[in-house]
Amino acid sequence: MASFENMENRDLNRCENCIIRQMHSFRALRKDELKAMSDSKETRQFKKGEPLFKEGDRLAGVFCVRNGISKLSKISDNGKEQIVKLATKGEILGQRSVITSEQTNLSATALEDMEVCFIPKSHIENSLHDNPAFTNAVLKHMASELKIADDTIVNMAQKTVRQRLAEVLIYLHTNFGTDEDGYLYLQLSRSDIADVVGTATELLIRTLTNFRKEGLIITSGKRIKIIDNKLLNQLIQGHS
Amino acid sequence: MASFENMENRDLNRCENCIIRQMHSFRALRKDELKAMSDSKETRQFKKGEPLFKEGDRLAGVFCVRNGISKLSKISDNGKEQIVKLATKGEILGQRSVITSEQTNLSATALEDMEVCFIPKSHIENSLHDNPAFTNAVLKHMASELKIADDTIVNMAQKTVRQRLAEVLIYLHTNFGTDEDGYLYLQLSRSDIADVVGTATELLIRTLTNFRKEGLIITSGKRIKIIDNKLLNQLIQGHS
DNA sequence: CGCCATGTTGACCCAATTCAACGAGAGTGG
DNA sequence: CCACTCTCGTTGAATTGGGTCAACATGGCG
Repeated sequence: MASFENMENRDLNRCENCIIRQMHSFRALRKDELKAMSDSKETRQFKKGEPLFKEGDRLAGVFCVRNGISKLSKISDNGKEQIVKLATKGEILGQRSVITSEQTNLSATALEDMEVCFIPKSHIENSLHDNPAFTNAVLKHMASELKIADDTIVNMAQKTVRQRLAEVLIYLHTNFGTDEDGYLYLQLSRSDIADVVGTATELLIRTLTNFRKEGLIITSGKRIKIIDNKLLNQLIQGHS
Repeated sequence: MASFENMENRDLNRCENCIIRQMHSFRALRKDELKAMSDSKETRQFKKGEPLFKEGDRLAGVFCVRNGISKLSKISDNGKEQIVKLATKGEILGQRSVITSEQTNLSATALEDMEVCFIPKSHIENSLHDNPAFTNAVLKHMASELKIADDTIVNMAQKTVRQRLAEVLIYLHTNFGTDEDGYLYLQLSRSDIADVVGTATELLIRTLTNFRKEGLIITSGKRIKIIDNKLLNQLIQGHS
C-alpha cells in the first residue's frame, strides 16, 4: 500500500506532481482538487498547425499546455489574421471564456507539436466557487494579462512596424530563448511573425532585411539570431 | 433612534444606498462591508482636465466614478498619447493596480467635471480576502475587460483610421447617448478623439470631413451627430 | 524529378504623418 | 470694450510609411 502511494506520488502525469502546475494559478489548488482534476483530465496531442479551438467555440473545459507552443489569434473584419498572444508550457488556454461562460474570443493553433491536458470546466467552476485562494490567483493573473493587453494597444496604435518588429524579436528572445548557436529557439514562419507584428508579410521581410543590413540580426533560412540587443532595444523607444 | 436609522438609510451618500453600486462588482459586497467602506470613503471633485492619477502612481485606493467621464490613457515611447478606455458613472478606476499591488499602468484624467468616491484599498483587499462572491464578480469583470482589450488590439493592428473612427463614433453613441438634438452627448476635443482612434489630429479631422461630405454625420462646432448609423456600421466591417 | 508552400524582391499606389499656415472663439488684462 | 494671446479646429502640400500585386527564387517532400 505504501509503495503504491509512492508510485502515485511519482507519477508525473498526475496533476498533483505536474511541474507545470507550479508556474501558474493552479499552484493555489488544494490536494483534493488536484486529485479530482487529475482523475478526469485528458491528455491530448496536437500536431503543428492543428487548431486547439476556434474563435466562437464553446469550450467544455480549459487546456493546460505541457509542451509546445501555440498562437492565440483572431481574424479581423477585413480578413487578416492578428496573433494576440503566444502561449507555451504552463499556460492555460480558454480560461477567460470559461470564467465568463462565453464563446471563445480567440482561436488557438499549435505552432509546434503539442502535448496538452484538457480539464473539464466543472473543475475550474468548482474551484472558483469554493477555493478563494485559487480565485485570487486567477484574478491576479488576469489583471496582469490585462496590463499587457493595454500596453499592446498603445504599441499597435503608436509604433511603427520597425519598432514593433524589434519588440517582437526581443520578446521571442527573452521568452523562448535561443538554440546552441544563438538563434531564436522559436522558428515562426515569416507570415506568423507578420501576424504578430500586425503587418503584411512582404513588409515584415523587408524590415528584417533592413535589420540584417544594419547588423542588428543575422538570418539563416528562416532562423533568426539577434546580434545587437542593445540597439534593438533603443529602437523600440526613441525614433530612428 | 428609529428615525435616525431611517435617515441613514435614505442618505444617498452612503455606499449602501448608492445607485452606482448596482452597476458593478460592488453589488456583491455584504452590508457590513459597505458600511465600513462608506465610513472611510472620501468624496472628491475633479475639474475638467484634472488628473485623478498618473501612470506610475502608487494608489492608496480605488476611485468609484459617481458622475462625469474620464479618459484612461498612456504616453507611448515616442511621446504620443493613446486613450485606452473611457470610464464613466459606475466604473471603478485603479482596481487593476490595487489587485496586483503594482504602480498604475495608465493615467486617468477628467474629461468633464467629476464627482468620485475614493475608497482606501484595504477595503478592496479585505473583501477580496474574505468575500468570494466579490472576488468572482471582479474576476468576471476583468475577464470581459480583457476580451475588449484583445479585440482592440486586433482593430488597432488591422483596421484603417476610417474604420476605427466609425467604430469610435458608434461607441460614443451607444455608450454615452445623444442630447435632445441628436448630437453625441460626450463632446470630446478633436485631439482626444484622435487619441482614442490612434492617429494624428489632422487626419482625424479630415476623416470627419469625409464622413460629413458623404452624409454619414453632421457637425456643428465640435458637436457631432450621426446620420447614417447603418452605413457607418458597414464601414467598420467590409472595406470601402 | 516536379510540385507546392514559403521566402524574397521590385514597382506602384494609397494611407498616414508631418510641417506649416491660418481662422475662430474663449478668456484676460489693460 | 478692445486688443491680446492661447488654444483649438481646419486646410494645404510634401514626404514617408505601409499595403498590394506580380514575378521569381528556394527548398522541403512526395
